[in-house]
Amino acid sequence: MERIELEPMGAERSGGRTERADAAANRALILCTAERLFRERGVENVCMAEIAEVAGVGKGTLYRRYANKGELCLALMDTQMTEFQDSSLTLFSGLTAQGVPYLEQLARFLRSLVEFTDIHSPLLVEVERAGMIQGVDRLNLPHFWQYMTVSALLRAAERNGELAANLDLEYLGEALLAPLQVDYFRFQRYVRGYSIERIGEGLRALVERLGA
Amino acid sequence: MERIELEPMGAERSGGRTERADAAANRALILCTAERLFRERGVENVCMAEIAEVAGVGKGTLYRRYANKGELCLALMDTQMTEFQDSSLTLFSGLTAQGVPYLEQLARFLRSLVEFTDIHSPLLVEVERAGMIQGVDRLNLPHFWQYMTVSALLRAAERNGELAANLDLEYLGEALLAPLQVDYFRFQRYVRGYSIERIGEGLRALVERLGA
DNA sequence: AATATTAGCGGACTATAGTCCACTTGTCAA
DNA sequence: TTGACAAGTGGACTATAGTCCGCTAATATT
Repeated sequence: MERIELEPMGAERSGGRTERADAAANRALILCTAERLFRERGVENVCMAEIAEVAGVGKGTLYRRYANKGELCLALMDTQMTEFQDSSLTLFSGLTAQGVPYLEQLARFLRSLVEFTDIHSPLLVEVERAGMIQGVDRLNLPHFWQYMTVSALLRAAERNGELAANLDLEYLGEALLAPLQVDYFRFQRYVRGYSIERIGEGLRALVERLGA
Repeated sequence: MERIELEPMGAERSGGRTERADAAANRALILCTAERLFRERGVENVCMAEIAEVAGVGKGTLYRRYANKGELCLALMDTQMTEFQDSSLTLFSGLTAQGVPYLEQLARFLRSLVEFTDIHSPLLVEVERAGMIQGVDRLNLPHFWQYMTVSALLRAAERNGELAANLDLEYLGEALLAPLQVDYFRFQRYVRGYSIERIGEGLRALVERLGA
């Protein structure tokens, strides 16, 4: 498994020249302002216009950098997502070396994903909403790498003879991640009242049933 | 299993007296107008203001009947949802009488739910979106009865000794329905390009793995 | 250093959901 | 029949996301 590039709008542009100095300063200012406002008053209670105003830039400037609130939120999570990804990969290497089955690794990955989703759900809500709004064709970055990880583990488990026969692994990866869609996840947490542990255990049970 | 009341804002009010005649006429007019506009131009391209305007009523009137676009869409699906529910229940009685295992019934139910979701996804998108917007506390009617059905079948399967031990049935019901959340479902259909058959089979495989 | 190129900027503008409230009218009870 | 009042109505208003486009100025080229 390989690290997935998580910085679609990072400072080093794919296109060509480096970011202009004033633009870089504004980017930092915007991120910093957004982070503060979100922390003080909650993500859902802060609108884009306000972020621009408090940061002292025009709305056009804000939207040039971040095409919507979701992208901005994604940028704020960037570091933590990368760290989560890296630490997961490191962990897996270790577990594989110890001979821990891939299905077990999958169960643990899902469990830590439950925690990640819980912690970042306010930002993730915006990311998903934006992904939806831009039409179904735009993919959602967090989901993308989560899917890559899950499906890689499923394939490894199959190669390793841990899985029951005739499973549609490609679809299965999606089905296992479906309960982690943020809106649904929040419903389970705050309406159903399920704890993180219960959700993690439920997913573990499902994963275990896939065994031969 | 019992039929679930699907008409939260039907003509016969739970509270008391009958709907005023002029209001009833407007309700019909609104539904009829919305149905036509949605059919002609697509649900997502028709806004509430336009429906009110074309129907010749004020926005206030429209919103008094349907607190948001989701409720309006739900009202438009009302008949079909009821029919789907009734025919599912009838079908189950027959299958149970024939001795078809409950897990098999569950797999078939999910399969028909996949079709239902696919057909009504444009309206369901609005229903779910509205459910989300009104805060996590408002429950989503279609999901509610779907969950009732799934969890009843799971419990029946358990009583009947069809299930593996120590499963968290309550959670499992949610997990099985998660891939049918409309936004996620559309992602699978139109981005991943999965067919209805493939999704149905995927869910069937998952259900079958729950067996003892 | 002068100039051209083009990224960057800002804020007015549109679109849409949904709220509010003063006004109107149907319904029921006397 | 009539009057009270709850139900119903309409449209102005707010809030917010996101677009557009003419102006400005940083950077590259000469």
